[in-house]
Amino acid sequence: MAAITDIPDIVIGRLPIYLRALNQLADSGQEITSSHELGQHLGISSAQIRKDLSHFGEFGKQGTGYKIHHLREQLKQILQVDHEWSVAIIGMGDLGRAVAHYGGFVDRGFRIVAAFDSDPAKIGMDVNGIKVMNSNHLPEEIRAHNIKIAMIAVPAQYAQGVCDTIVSAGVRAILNYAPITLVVPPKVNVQYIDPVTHLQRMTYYLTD
Amino acid sequence: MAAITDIPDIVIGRLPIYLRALNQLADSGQEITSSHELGQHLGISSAQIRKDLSHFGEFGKQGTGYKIHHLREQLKQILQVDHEWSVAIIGMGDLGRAVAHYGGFVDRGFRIVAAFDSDPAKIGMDVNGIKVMNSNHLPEEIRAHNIKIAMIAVPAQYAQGVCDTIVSAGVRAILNYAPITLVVPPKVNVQYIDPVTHLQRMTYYLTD
DNA sequence: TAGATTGTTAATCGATTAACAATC
DNA sequence: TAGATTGTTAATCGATTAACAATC
Repeated sequence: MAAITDIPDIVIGRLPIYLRALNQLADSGQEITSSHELGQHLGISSAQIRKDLSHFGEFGKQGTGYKIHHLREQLKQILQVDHEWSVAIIGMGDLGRAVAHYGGFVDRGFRIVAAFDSDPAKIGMDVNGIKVMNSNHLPEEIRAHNIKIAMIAVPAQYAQGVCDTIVSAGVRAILNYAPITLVVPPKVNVQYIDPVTHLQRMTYYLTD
Repeated sequence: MAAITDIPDIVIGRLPIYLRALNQLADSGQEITSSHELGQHLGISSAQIRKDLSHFGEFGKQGTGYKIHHLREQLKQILQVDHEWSVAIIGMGDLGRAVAHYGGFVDRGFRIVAAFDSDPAKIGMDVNGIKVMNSNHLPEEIRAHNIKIAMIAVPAQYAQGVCDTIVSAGVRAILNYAPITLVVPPKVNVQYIDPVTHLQRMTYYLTD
């Protein structure tokens, strides 16, 4: 029936890491790698890498390993980043502007096509070639561009409201930079970027 | 013997999330919560929350739940963010400056005390009250301030070099914004912030 | 051929959950 | 007291790893 059997999300979460490592190897001019080499580089067992990949097909050759370019293209296809996604960003404070200026999206499958803020002083500004629009126009703009992915970079107290608005307008994947947990319907995916949680996870181990 | 038995890292990783949720509840004026309420809010089972907390002690009261303020203080102590850590940031591009301007560090246990860049045009600049220093001076500045935590926001090709330098100078926890995997000695902890890996994890599910 | 590495199976390991006695 | 919720145990569930036949 379903071509894709139910693959654990934890496996899906590692694929972008593999993809990033493959990009790094490709940049260094290498053409072939092995599960062992990849694993060493990432601090992951070679068995795990082979097992993860085996969910999707057979990408290597016994005795040889994996052609980096080929595996990379396969992973891009699996993750659906073999084509470009339009992304909106809401909130043009320091963080939002930094994200809008970040050059690392395009060659990895994403293009920021719309930016929003509610501050009249920011509306109309040009940020990295994108004109900042009034947040009031979020629903129609998201629908007009058929945007499915958005990044939220507004202050914490406004994040849930923005979230509700864009979800109503059809957004199905949200990268949330505000340090709060968002409540969303089951079909919407949320990922969080909160540097402080990462720092706090490390201080636990800093017995000094 | 050891007061702290070996607690799974996956549990440690959830504590900052619990702490963040408690802050959110406290901000809304609530004084008491339960594992059930917290779990609903976070999309985690109540059993897991109780199990996680039980590694560290007993913080609740049967029939009542948890006093938010008390549990929060306990978690801060466990994570060692009941005091403030000095943090360095290396790389004053768009992202580094945005991070330096971010106001959310201080009340959660961190203070940026030093900023570095190698670009002469940026050295000497004042960013959010911090004077940008020459990256050449990283080792002595890190030692002088006894800095154990650093954030790397330099272009990918320089990240490993910066990493080696600061690790030699005593840094033991690194938050890496560059989209590459860093190689570090076992005693050094690295966490990664790469928005693209989060986005790619979500596009897998965007069957549209 | 000999050496290397894959893909996969079965075993191990660890994490999550269900359930409940304890007790506020 | 009755109701609620903790902390903890035991069972379940799922993920990782070790090992190896297949084969390049």
